[in-house]
Amino acid sequence: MRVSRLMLVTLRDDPAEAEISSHKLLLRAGYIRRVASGIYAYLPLLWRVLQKISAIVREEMNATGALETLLPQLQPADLWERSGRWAGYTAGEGIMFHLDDRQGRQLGLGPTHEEVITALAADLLRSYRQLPVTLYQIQTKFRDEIRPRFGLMRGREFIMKDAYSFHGDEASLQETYAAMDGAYRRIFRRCGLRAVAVEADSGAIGGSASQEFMVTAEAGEDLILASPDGRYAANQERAVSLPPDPVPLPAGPATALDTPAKSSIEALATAHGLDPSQIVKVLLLLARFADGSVQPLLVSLRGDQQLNEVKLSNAVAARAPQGAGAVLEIAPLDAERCRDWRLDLDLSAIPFGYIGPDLSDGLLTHAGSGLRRSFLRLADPTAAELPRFVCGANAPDRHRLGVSWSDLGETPQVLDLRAAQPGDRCRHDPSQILEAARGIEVGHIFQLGRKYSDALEATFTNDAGFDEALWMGCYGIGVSRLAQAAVEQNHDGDGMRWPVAIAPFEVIVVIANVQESSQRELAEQLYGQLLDAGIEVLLDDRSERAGVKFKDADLIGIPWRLVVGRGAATGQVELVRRADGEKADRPAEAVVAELVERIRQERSGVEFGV
RNA sequence: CGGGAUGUAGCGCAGCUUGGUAGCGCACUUCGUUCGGGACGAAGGGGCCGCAGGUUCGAAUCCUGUCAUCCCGACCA
Repeated sequence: MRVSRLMLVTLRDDPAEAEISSHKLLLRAGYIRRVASGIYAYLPLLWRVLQKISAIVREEMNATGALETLLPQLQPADLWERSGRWAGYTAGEGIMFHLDDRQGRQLGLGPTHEEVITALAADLLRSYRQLPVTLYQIQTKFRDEIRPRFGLMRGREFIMKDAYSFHGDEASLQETYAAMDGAYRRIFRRCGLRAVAVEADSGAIGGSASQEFMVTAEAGEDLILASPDGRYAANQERAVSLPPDPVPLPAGPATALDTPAKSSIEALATAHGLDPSQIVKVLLLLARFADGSVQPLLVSLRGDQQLNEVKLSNAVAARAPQGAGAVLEIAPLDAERCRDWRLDLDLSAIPFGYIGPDLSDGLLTHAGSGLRRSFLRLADPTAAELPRFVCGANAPDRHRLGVSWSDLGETPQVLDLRAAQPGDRCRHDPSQILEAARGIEVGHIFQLGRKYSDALEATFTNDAGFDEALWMGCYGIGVSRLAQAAVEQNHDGDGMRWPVAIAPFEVIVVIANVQESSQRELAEQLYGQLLDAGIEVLLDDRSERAGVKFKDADLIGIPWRLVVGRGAATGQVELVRRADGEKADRPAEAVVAELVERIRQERSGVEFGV
């Protein structure tokens, strides 16, 4: 391809709308243009990248025996009503674009395809003899994100590879899940990306085991906690660790403590010579469900620990009354919340800053309609395992010293609710200390179990002749996000540095001065030879000055640059590697063979441990 | 949705406080010189100043409304 025919439009200044490097570079280098918030045109250079990524994904999926398919993007509402997700995905903060057709039927624009694929499976999969089977597609997804940002990182329209597997039993599901894990590691390695697999929360999709694949980059939206030995890595939402040992409280009888104006853990600890690990802090929160009801929560944590809201939300969801629906929001109880959620609560009766785990349900008796009349009482083990501790006395300016859980009556339900922190000891090996890194989630694999097959009555006949629900897995890769993550992980002050495996072109031949016929002729000759050798090559034949072409070549990030310039007359050319700027003069007659050999090796991707 | 900011030429910005009919750099067109790291000179084209009302003799500038975009939180590939 000749650069003069490439419709290459590069920008010298960073566009004001972009914040992170990869987004700025995609715009500046002419890879994308914004059409609306979170909606982008993929220009020819990016489209080549996306096709290369897709080809790698396709090869690895096919290698696992998965079948490529293409499912509709317009999906009928009734399918989603059967899985129980229509309301949640369309009302309020729902992310599904939806519309009515001319007959007044409701349709949604697919944010994901569990419903469609499960309905198909119910239709097509009848016998255990057909199982297991995995279907996948590479297609545009639509999500009306609450806040689109960072270009392709969080778009409202994006390209995703999604795969769904169907099994007769859980062991088969686990086998395919492991095969997908392997395929994903190969995909990211072949794309030349440094990626890590981390344990993950399964979120709104549901299911049991789930693992995310993160491209490590400073601009990543997720926090990863990992052990240096490589044996443990998890999203912070899900991470577990050993908390520091608490400082024991000196023996003695339980006593009351006057603590005026000491409503924070820090103030209380400082004023009374306590360590935060000797205190139980109690958080008073409200959880709002899809049906509008509100559950008050009383969460006990050791004073030096932080709450993990994802763990809490999962715990609340698991304990939700029948029919309450999904947990929409968890927030501290305050005046603003009471007003917004129209709760008639007497806040002045609540001793904020002095709450103990045994705060009476009586405070809720006059509460408004949607509010449940008793607290859901939960405690993290760090708090529950303290034999004696300090806690609020449920009266202003009063705490209790040296109390135990038996003094407080009923013990709350105990489960892991604390946020693991960098610096914590690992559970698998206490000598390992968790380290933090940021990552961009580019893949996520789930063992869904039977959630969707139960809802959509997708059953098969087992070898004993009885019907049972299919076991399912689902597996996603953000293809367009992956392209941007590659830029985020591979760039410098001059521009992008594409790994050869996914670069839009592998080589750019730059004619330093197109006025010089010797340069033009040699460049054309090399260009032809590279094309013949099956190399994806650009020829910069524009009548620009050399400096402009070098800047553009660096910006668009082509891995190899072949400069035909002053040395052309004597048959010398310059070979430059974009990744590290290494330059070397080469005789023109030898350089094609050398490039072909190096590129052939690099096409398979970089060897990184995943 | 809550909090913050910004809309002026394709891109980056000034002008707005103190109203007088729009400017700079890059990009684009033509000519000349230059030619290995975003050249120089000359000449040119391109703007319902986001949109709609209002105030005024007169609005990019003041007022009201509205729309859009970006940033911080909840969502996710």
